[in-house]
Amino acid sequence: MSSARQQEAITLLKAHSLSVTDGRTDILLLFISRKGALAHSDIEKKLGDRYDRVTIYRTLQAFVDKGLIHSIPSKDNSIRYALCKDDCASGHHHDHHIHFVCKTCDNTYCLDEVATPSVKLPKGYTVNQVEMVVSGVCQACQ
Amino acid sequence: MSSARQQEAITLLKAHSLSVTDGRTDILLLFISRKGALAHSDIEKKLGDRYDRVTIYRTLQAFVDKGLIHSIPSKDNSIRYALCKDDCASGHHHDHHIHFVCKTCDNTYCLDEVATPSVKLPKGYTVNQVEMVVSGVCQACQ
DNA sequence: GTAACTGCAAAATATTTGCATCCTT
DNA sequence: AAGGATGCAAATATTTTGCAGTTAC
Repeated sequence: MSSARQQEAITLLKAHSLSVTDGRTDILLLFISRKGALAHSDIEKKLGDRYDRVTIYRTLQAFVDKGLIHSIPSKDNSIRYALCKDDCASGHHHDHHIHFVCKTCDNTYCLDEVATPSVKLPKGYTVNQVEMVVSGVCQACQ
Repeated sequence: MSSARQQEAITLLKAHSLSVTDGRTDILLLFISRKGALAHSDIEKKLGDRYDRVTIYRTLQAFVDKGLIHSIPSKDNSIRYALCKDDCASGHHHDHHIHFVCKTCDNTYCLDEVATPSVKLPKGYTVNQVEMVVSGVCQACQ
């Protein structure tokens, strides 16, 4: 089971100055294998017997802080997280892609190939970050 | 204190088939007077001595259900709500505007004059709803 | 008068914090 | 060896549910 993915996870952790522990590796593996986004509760469902709920909270927070994953805004108080692309670094995220939430399978995907369109705001606003979440039906569920 | 705004609130409630009670009127007044969006906790801070927390939950839910307010997705597990425009009706919301979160004053505004740009998704996706949240610095905080 | 709204109590759920112990570097 | 990560306990916060009393229509 110490596979290529396992190696990938370890490399990613090191690259983001996170110490390599079983918990972090396992949680990161979830993100690597399953391409969709994960909420805290999803992770708890899958690993809750192996790791404490608190550890999952702290791990996700550490991952966000170090630019390994980013959070996706939601309307239902259950933030989902997804892997960042290479151009995210500690401190500043660059999620210039949109997110898609499928109403049928309830998965959330990063559509890396679709950039967030630029918006023109009224005079006086400074734009810092743009988040776009599209909901509908995904390819698999059509 | 029974002012024009009070009348506006009552009219709005009736127009959305919500019965007119003190609690609903007061909460709606908050949305009318303050143009920014409000989270549950904001409302509780302002009216928590007058109304039960549970009533606030239920009132917000009723407002959303009847198309009086809409929720704005967020990254921090604190959903904010804002008044809907006239073209929102019970059951189906039409928030085709973008939302702006100011990092300085932490207010959230609906920019009704800025429509959400259309996005082109890869083949196979059906788009149902588009949410756009822009963060930065607002006019007042520049 | 009836249906709907409200407050209170309580349950269920989610999140944070402190601390002692263990593990990574 | 030292600093950071983890688990456990517990505190805190958030959201939901049931029910009895009250109010709007």
